[in-house]
Amino acid sequence: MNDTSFNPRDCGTCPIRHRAVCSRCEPDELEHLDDIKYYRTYEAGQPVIWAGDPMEFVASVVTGIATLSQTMEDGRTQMVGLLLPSDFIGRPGREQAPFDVVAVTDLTLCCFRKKPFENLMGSTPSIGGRLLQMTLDELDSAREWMLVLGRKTAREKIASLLMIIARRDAALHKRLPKDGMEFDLPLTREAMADYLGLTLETVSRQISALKKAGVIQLQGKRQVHIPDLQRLVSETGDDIDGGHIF
Amino acid sequence: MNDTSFNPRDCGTCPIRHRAVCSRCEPDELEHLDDIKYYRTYEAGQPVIWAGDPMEFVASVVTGIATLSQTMEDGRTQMVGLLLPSDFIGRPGREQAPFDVVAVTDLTLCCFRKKPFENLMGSTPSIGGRLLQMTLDELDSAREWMLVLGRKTAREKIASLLMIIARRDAALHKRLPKDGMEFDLPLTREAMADYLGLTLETVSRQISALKKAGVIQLQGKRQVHIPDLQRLVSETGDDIDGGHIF
DNA sequence: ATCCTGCTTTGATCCTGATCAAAGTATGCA
DNA sequence: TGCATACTTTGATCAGGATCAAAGCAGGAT
Repeated sequence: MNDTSFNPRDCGTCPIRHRAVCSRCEPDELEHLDDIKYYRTYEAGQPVIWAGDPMEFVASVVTGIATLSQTMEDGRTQMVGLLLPSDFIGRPGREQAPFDVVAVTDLTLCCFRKKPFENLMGSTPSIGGRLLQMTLDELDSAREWMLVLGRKTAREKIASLLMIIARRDAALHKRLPKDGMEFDLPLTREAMADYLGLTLETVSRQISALKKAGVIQLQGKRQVHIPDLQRLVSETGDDIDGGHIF
Repeated sequence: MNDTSFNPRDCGTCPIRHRAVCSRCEPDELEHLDDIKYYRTYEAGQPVIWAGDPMEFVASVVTGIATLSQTMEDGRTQMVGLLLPSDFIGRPGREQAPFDVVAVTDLTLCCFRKKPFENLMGSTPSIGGRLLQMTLDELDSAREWMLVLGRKTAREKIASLLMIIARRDAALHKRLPKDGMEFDLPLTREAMADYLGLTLETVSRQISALKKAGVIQLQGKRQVHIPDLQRLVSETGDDIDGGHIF
């Protein structure tokens, strides 16, 4: 670690710099962490934690996808968070998990025991600052999601979800979304319905409609091809000049 | 300030302890602040800031009510935040306001110039910690709101909103919501519709329906009386054992 | 191969909440 | 006092998405 030619980089996404999430991040904090961090894997479909359970760790997603969701007594469920690699799970300072967390695909988490993590936050103010920025980002996207849920039509909802996934997929590969891009839909129709406040039948119908209209092309059920990005954006109902798009 | 009999209290709501929000808070931080903080008032209906505008302050609500909202090109709008006294407005570290902020009633803000506030955050880590906790709370309520928007019926939405306001009103007076409580509805039917993703006509009809069913009583258009709190809770669709209710 | 099982598509019908329209109510102002 | 304005209520009709139902499709196990 005294190789000064190594240029420490901050990936800007993980609250703690560590190799598993970003191999280019400076590893100096890692040394104190070996006793407080551990990896855990889950199979697709497996619960990570239920709402109300005591949660003795915080974590960041290394690989795979998880969802945060809420279920009513009668079974209606609403997804309230979609957790992709580099996203953070957990609440320093809180005892209980506020929502259900479920692995959608096979999932690897990098976990930190909560108490020592909180101590580390106390002694390393930059971690708290990073976490605040991440939380503000999440709050902003939750609020954009609220517009989708409250005011958009089914077709606009589907287009919006496709754009969100397209953008995150592009960001993961460190490029911009562009015409002709392809990506994998990581969610079942039912999970998309839970994301958007729709039924799975409506999701299926609207995807078919967008396909028939030529806005998207599908290879199989899950691989999406976007011939014309602006076309898709115009289906979302969002203002193109709205700054938040790209 | 060297009166040691003064028992410093932390109101737990304001990111900076200051008299205007909580007269029982310790005022020691206030002394550094006179040059960076100021009060500002707005009339009902007046905008505080528009989405995309540069925002050179952060603030907390002292009196009155403001809304955070998003509007689509065609005029559809969705409220994404309801800001009551002690709520925080603004993003340390961000240049632009992400959403519109509008005063619903006459409004007084306690504003802090952003740059010095950020410096203060750097030198006083507890402020960042407080802000993180407040942001996590906001994120949790945004996510509960998402369940309301995505999965609840119009009647459940209205009941949920009444409970949210009842709870916050009770909290403001430092008591628990109870049978027979009364409170003021601070929002117009249209604002409630924007909160809930409904039209104002549907809001009006559902309020009439709840009144006719005896779940609520109205004095005038705005004063609400809850004869039986459990009755109202059962109309929200929420799980009574869900911990988040009270 | 064949049968499962889980996911998806498509069809028919229904219902909740939106839309369009008009009248009712309260408040402030001339 | 009467009018104007903003907000609310109520009614009639419509439509988007939910619901119920059935069939299609792919992958895995036997």
